[in-house]
Amino acid sequence: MASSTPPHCSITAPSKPHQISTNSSHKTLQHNQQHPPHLPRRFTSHKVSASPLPSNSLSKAPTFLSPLPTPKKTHLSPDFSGKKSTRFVSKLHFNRQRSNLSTRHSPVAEDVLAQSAAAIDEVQFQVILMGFEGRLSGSEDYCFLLRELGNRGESSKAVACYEFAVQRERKVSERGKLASTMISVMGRLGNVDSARFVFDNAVNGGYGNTVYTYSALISAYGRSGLCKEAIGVFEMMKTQGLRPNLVSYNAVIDSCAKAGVKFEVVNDIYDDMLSNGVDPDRITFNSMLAVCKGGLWKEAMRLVSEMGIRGIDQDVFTYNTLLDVICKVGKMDLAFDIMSEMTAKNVMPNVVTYSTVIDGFAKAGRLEDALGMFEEMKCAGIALDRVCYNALLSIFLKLGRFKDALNVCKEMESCGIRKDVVTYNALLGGFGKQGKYDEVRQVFDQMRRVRVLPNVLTYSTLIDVYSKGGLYREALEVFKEFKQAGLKADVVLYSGLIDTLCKNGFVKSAVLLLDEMTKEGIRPNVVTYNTIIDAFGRSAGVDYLVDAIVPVDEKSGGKTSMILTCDSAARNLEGSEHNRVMKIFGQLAVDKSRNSKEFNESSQELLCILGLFQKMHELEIKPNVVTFSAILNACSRCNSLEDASMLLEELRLFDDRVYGVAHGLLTGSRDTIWIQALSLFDEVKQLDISTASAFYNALTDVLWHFGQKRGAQLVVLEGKNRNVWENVWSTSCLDLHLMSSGAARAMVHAWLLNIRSVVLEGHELPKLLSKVVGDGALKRAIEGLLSGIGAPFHLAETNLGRFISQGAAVTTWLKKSGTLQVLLLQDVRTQPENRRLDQRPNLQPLPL
DNA sequence: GTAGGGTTAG
Repeated sequence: MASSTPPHCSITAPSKPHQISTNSSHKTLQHNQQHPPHLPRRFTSHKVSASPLPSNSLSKAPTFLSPLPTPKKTHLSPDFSGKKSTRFVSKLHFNRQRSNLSTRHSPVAEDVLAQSAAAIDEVQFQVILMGFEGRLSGSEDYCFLLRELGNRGESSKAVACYEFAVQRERKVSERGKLASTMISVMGRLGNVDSARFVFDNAVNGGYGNTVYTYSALISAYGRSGLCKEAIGVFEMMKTQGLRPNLVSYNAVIDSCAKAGVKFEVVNDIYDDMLSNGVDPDRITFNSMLAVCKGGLWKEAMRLVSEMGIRGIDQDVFTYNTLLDVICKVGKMDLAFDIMSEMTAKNVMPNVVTYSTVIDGFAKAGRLEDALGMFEEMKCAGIALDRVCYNALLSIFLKLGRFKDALNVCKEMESCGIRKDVVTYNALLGGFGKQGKYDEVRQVFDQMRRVRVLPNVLTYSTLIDVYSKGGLYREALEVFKEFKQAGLKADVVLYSGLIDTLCKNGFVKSAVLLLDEMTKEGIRPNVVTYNTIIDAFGRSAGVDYLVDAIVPVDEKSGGKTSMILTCDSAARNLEGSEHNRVMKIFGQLAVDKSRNSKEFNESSQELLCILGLFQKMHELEIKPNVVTFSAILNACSRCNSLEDASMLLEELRLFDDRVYGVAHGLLTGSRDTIWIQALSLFDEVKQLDISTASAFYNALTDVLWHFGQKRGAQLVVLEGKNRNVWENVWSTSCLDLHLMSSGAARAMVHAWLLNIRSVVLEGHELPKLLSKVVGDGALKRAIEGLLSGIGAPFHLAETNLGRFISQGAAVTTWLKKSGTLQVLLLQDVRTQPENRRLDQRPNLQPLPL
């Protein structure tokens, strides 16, 4: 029972501080060692609420092994895919403590609450209430009950409690209190319609026209991401003659933050607040900080210093929100400094601080640093909670450390933290990406067994891993189950389906599916578009129509064939787009080997791709570097510079600078554009390594394709200097992994020229030289290049991904009179000044 | 009235 639940502080002693391996961990660690672990202090002071829910996972010896009460489906969002609902559910499960300053309720209310747990439904609960009626003292007790029932997700009991209380309350002001509490509770439960209903009734009943009910309703809308509605209520309260107070302003600002409203809009509200004589407080600033999450990290830093100027102290929310902003733009070193600063200011990092920074490291691909933070967290005596365990799990899965991942699951269990849908999705994706399909099946079975409901992310993940593995029959089955579950597809699920179509050559169907998802009200995002742009012209093959009659494989069983043949019946039941998806999956399942392609004319493709860009503009979808890379790659597939120019024009509309660099290099105006190019390269290097290398590959390829080989080489060397391929380059070995064919060829020339200068300086080459090459297409390109220039390399017999040669043979070849000429790359289009530059002898050796 | 997590493109 709740009263016997030990306080949350009954955690095991912090693990012994020990040496942290990463440098980055060190600074904060030293600081933490000077301060006693703060967590027990925080939690001993908490009153233990009478909640049967699992605690914040702080206990290693769980005292509550009872299963989670399942929140009533009707009162929660249909799925937890959205950020807001996930966050909400986390709060609910963790039974996050509210600051209990206003616990003016009587002990009787606690008794009612304790008994309410046994009530099967709201009718039984009402009977309990009636039994206590005379002893419950007014709105304070009822408000307490409402909040606590809300915390437990007991929506219908809260409704019963509210009705019971309002009917018995005579005072208008007390009824108003009940109403604003109820609105707030409904808002917290994500049940914004009920909140509105309560509000309207209260207003009509003559007790709802208060700043409190309006503020509560603003907040309710805000929590559900309904920012426009929140602002509407905010405006309405003004027209009703009510003056918004600090809480009203904070609520409306926060609703904007949650909905991702532009900073300028929120700033106007802030100005309005000041001009109405309402002084902002810490929470105002904390919410303003949250508005900066779209990448406005400098604005966030400015806000924090403005807090200082105004004499408003920063708290752990301030720092956590600031850190989130900083981490989301990938500035992990700055995040680390901020974390040290907060500790120095005696604002101690908590589990949210760590999970924010850990997530930042993980997203930046710095998985080892992320693991270092976990160590540091342990040393600081901060126990992991569900979010943290899930983060740790996903890091191990990304690293392919499956044993460690399973140990995380075991540890979660021993701490009394049940695996949730996030945990399962991580496991499904982790195993699936490694092709461990047996494990995928086991995990999915377990998920069903323990009744963790799959959500749209679960299905997207499964469809994705099965499709990528070529297990189309399994993907189809998952898709059908998804449809049966009645979940609404989202942009990621659609993008995944579109990607599968694209990768199998069904580009036309992919475009149709894109249209249909838009019609369904699902907004495609930049990933959706990048997927399709990237697909154009990738694979050549036979023309293959979706509606073609597909021979049914007898062995495949009836299911697939039924889907393929029951066209009209299916059309009535499903949307036609789903029907098509099923058809294609079925088709892929029975005929995996077919390399299909729905386009056979490049002009048709060009028009289609231009149409896509137009749509992107219309939908105001902001392109990113991946889009730029995809456009450049599409240019590389154009037969003429004129066609490519049409695509480049799109690039210009998206980003003038990237266009300027690409266009300048293509047209031979390297001199005028090179400084801009260098600054662009520096910026690209700030991105994660695979994005950066993809961009360098795309730019080099298009330059190589249109004969700007010297330009391609300079770009590739800039990439090499910035270490975007992380490849080996030494006198004896050149590694070409992850390079595109243009980049690799430009690189080979640069490497051979460099070796030539080594030879000419009188140094001896190693006995054996080698080049490490990647996949088949790249290997063929390099093979062609080497034989074309007469370089004496051949495929190693022991390793077919490697070209080798004797040092002496290469030396002889390099010293030959004609070799330099074939090694030096030229641009077909050069401005006069470039030509002079290229002919300068000091270009050798190359700027490495 | 305030903070953290999972899926898609390259």
